[in-house]
Amino acid sequence: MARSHTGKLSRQQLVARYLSGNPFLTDEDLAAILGVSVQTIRLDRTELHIPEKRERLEQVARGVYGQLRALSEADLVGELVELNMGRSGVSILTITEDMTFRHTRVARGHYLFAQANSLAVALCDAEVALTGTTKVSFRRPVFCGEKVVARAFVRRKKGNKYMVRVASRVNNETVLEGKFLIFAIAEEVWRQ
Amino acid sequence: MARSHTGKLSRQQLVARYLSGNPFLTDEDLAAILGVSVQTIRLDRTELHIPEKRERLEQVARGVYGQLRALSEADLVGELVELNMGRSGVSILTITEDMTFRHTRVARGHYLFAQANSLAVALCDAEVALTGTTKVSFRRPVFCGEKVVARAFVRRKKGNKYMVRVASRVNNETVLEGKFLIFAIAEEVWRQ
DNA sequence: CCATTTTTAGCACCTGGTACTAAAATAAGT
DNA sequence: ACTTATTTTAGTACCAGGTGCTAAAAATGG
Repeated sequence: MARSHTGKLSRQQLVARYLSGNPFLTDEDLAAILGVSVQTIRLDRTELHIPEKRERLEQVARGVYGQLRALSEADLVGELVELNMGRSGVSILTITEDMTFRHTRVARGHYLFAQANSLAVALCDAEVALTGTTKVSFRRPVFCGEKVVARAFVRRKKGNKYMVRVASRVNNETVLEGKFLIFAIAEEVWRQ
Repeated sequence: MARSHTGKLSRQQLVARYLSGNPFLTDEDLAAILGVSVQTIRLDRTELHIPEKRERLEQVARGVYGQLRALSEADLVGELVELNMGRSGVSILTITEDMTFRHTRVARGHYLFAQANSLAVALCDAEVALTGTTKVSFRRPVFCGEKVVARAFVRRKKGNKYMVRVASRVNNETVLEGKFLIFAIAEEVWRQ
């Protein structure tokens, strides 16, 4: 209904802007918004090379889905509360609903692992450190809402190898115990 | 085509798991994968209260997939491409930038672990399964953009304990090898 | 006033479904 | 073995949100 600058070009600009701001609009929606026929919108879309709604949503979904699987954007899973480089560290992870199985509200193992692993890696006094081998036991299930406190200690250090022990607790109950063998990578190796 | 435990219930479990690992599958895709008719898949979906593809994608695109999900029984890290309940499974994870260390663009270990762990858990023929102990080796760094193919096999099954071996490869190079001891939890235990 | 551009209309067809009915196949009970 | 119940498959009508096409109507320009 709002045909401000009646003209093909400016309308197509509007179509493009509406759709980039809201890919959920159908041609019918746009036709109503811009006060033109559905066919006109279709023509505009084809000229602008904008795909139909379903395809747009599929693209958006593919993008979102990739990120949705990210455990965390941050370097560290959990909140770092103490760090003595090369010696020990503590981090806290509060279990939220999206870390749990829906039925049971028990945290998926890989979140606890991620907390422990990222803490162990953070401990290593090197620009880059990669996990080599790990041995982890999950001692008891952790439920939604619980605060997991992970404590990590460097047990041995031989050259560029760090042996890190991590124990995670909830209210002083051990929920995870693990050994992480981590390799610190020299700067020359990764910076080419 | 792989109808491991021919039965309505286990098939529906598979449907749920396939869709939670890959919401982009159409009913036709699923019918082909599971070797049943499209109508059967439709029935399964309605009984499981899983909406049609377009709606699923719309939800993913809207970003509410995490909250309003009726189907993520065993939210997989990676895309499920094959699953023989209680026997073996394959999933693929494409490493994106947010899974890597910024300097080196090497995947953080816990993403590879998460893929392997969630696949191992999905394999277990039970509503709920929890990881007990794990031993994982990271054989070589995985870089941003690489496709990690995880293959899992149930090695032994004693009562409710599953011993699962997972090997992840990139272009036929092993990048991860792991053993996962997983406990299937009886329904009576978690449903009170 | 005529030519060209732009807009609209109409039609057949498509995917990926829903909702329903009904037949066929399979499993279970006795 | 026979019957009942469950499960699976088939088929129909219908839907949204389109594509791709032809063609007419309306607006615009010189």
